[in-house]
Amino acid sequence: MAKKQNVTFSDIAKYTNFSKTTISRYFNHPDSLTLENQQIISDALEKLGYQENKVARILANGKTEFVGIIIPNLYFHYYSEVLNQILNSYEEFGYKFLVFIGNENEETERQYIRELMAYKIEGLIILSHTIPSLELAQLNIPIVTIEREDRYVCSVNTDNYMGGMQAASLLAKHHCDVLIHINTPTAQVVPAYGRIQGFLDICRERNIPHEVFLQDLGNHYEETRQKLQEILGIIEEKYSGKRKGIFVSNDTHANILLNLLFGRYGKLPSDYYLMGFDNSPISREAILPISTIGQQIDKLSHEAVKLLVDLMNEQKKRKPAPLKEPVHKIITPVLIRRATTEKDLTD
Amino acid sequence: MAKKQNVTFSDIAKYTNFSKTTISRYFNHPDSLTLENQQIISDALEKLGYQENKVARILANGKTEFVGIIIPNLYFHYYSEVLNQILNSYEEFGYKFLVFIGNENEETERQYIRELMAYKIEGLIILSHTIPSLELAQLNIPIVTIEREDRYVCSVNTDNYMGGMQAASLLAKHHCDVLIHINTPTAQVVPAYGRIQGFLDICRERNIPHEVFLQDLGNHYEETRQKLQEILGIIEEKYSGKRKGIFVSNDTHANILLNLLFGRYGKLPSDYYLMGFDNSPISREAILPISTIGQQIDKLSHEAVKLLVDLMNEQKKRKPAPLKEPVHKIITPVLIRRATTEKDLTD
DNA sequence: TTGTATGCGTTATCAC
DNA sequence: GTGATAACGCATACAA
Repeated sequence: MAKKQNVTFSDIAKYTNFSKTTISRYFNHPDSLTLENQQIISDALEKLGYQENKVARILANGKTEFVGIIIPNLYFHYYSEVLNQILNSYEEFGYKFLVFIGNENEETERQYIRELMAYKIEGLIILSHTIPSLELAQLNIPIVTIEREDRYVCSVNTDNYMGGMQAASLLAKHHCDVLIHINTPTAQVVPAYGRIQGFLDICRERNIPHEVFLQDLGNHYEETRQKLQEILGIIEEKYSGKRKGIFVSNDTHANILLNLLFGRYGKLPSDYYLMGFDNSPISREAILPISTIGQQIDKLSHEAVKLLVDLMNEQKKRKPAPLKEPVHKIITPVLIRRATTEKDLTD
Repeated sequence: MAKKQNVTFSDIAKYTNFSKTTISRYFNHPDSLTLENQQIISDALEKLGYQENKVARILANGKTEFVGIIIPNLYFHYYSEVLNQILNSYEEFGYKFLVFIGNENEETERQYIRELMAYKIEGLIILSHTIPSLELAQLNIPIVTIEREDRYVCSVNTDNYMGGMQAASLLAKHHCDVLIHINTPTAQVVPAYGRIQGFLDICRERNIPHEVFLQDLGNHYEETRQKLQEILGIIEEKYSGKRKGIFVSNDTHANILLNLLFGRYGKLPSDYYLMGFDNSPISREAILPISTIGQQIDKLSHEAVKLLVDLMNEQKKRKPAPLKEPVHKIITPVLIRRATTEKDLTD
């Protein structure tokens, strides 16, 4: 059973009376061998139980086919879905992924990047927010970021601005008297800031009364529920009797707000229109399906990998042309209408 | 700026007038150098901008510190949380993870395994169900599976049987007249089968009327909702007027059932007691927090990695002692009581 | 404490 | 179409 520990090209070469070079060619330029000889080698590989060793190959030709990923966490469905899509791109491009969870710690993430560089990754995909893009750019390897500050590096982002406009527009179309946006404080350099700007621009353009609540809502259900309860209290008091269109920055929080309203009224009151963002499972699984802005995570991820592959291919040329400006790709979000805005869809 | 392409031990050696060996020792046995010399080398590394090359090190010492993971998908929160925990174990053990999404395709997964073997992974963690454990065992590398058929390989599983008992017991404690379990058809060799068995054993032991619905509920919200609607119809008719304790095999499905009940009655009727399984976010975020059996995913994952690390360490000894029998670790689930069974917790 | 020589398993460069 | 030989960058047995 257990043959020699490691069957190598040498063993195959001896067995077949070819040279190591020819064995190598069998794998890399098979058509440069005669069919008979291919068969002979193929049989020998089978017979001796050869297993590839890509580590040796890397050392010899420098191509690891490794891509590093640093992602903040996998709690949020958004992140795990992005990771899912990226990993699945192996089928198309063949790159293997070394994945690290950032956990929001800048120094830790630097350590991860060092480790990744030590394994000679050919490219890097960054979703975490801690390390400034300027520093990333100085790593001098192909990098693509997704939905984060991206001034100095290539990136793929959702058109958050359009998403914000779509949300506000839909609520406006339902003749809401006041439009409300609930979000956490967001830096302007982060793509997600566009949600706020898009919302505001529509409100202003159409002269619709509006209010934006920017507040840290915490990370646990109970905490968020508490904070949203307070905000809801303010809204109820301030806009009593008015038709309220509320755009919440993500579906998880929109769902909590919806639960709060159900808790009070046993239903979504007719003067409330509600929208989330992300099209995450909860928006569909909520007590009332929640209208939302869907990020096209499949496209987002696929474009990110494709862009990175382009950059990596350029890098492999003898004289890589350095990018003058980082490339920024934009993915259009899709408006998804469900029961929280289309009241006739309500059961 | 851009120095020499790749600074190697040779460069450092020349620069410091040491030999490559000494440079190597600086990294692997630093205490065998004088402090001064350590400093000299340290300075030189800094000066020349040295970057480790772990690929070369692998080829020289055979230790990749790679672990392969094959996981069915990341749609289910359970899987993404397991992956999250496994990846985070890097901090403790230092192993790097090469992750593949199985997507339920047996031949594809074989291909992934071949690829992983080519990269000389030291161990393998399997969550996907397609490849029989007998075949996995023949790979002759350390393997740990999580919550899947594990006859011939080491594994870590939740005590599903106890979970099923806990669920049934809690429903029994609330004096339900009939206990109902809704699940998908599950092979007996899969650990999750224990949920059914545990439920049944409690029912029989206590002579409680019960019924088990085993039915494929589909993979999409609408489809599942449809199927559950039918089952609910049967239950309503058959057990009208009785106090019903329903144990659903996962929280996602339990939530859908809860939504259906709310759709009909605007609340969870007093003659319904409901339990899920997994303690996934939806169980907390549902319109009414759902009682559930929590898998201790952190422990489950940590034990899996720890077990694998043990196996890998054994493998590194000059004469590894082969396991006589696969090791199977069991993690106890925790009962989580929420509003769907503790009616006084209802708002 | 430090150095020499050799090996790890492949690919690349040249030659034939 | 095939082969000999030198990389690739580091680790380790052995020697000093």
